[in-house]
Amino acid sequence: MRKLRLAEMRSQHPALPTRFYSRATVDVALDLLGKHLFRWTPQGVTAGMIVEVEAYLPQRDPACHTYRGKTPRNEVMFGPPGRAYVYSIHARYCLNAVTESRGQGCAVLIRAVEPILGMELMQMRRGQVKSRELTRGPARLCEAFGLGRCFNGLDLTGSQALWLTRAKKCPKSLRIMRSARIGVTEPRHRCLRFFLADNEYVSGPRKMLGMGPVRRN
DNA sequence: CTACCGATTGACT
DNA sequence: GTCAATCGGTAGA
Repeated sequence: MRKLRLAEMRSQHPALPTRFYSRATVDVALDLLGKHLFRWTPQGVTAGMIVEVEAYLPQRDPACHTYRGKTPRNEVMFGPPGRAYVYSIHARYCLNAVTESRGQGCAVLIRAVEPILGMELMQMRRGQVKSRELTRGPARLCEAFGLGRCFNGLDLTGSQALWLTRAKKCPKSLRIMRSARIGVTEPRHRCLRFFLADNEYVSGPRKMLGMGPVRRN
């Protein structure tokens, strides 16, 4: 029964393929907005639409975890694209998708999603919080989706537990904004945070350095 | 082994 | 808006 539901879920919402992730990190970041994150457990399914991301670039990006070379912590980022890079910070976890090609050391941080399915299960995992706070922030969404360090290195294109998909209905002309990345202390502010305008699940302050609309070709 | 620190959050003014 | 709790990763003795 459960297996059938999972198979049905995966055929209706097929995982994004490796070629989606094997592109320039900023392009992947922009295209991840509006995509859906699915999480299956025996307890049920949780899903959300990605509304906020940040790009961490392969070269000359002092804020990127790979900037000072390979370590046990960041080695997944040097592996094949389409894998989950889960790291811990301040006693919490954050989820990234590895991008570009093997050996580059770059990823997109998924900072916030808008809940679609399984809000009750998210509430159980998060405890008593306002529904708006369920998935607003990288560590909050990981808790709501039941993600921890054991998901580091998971293949997002082939996992039964966690995957990304295109939206069933293509959200017409998303209004995308950009700003400096949150919590990143770097001398030069590159605007590598991207988010959907006017979405209440986007984290961070309302105004940020360099904030403005993104023009897409 | 110890010391420092952060891609955060939640509580508080 | 401000601030401190929190703990794994990392560097260094």
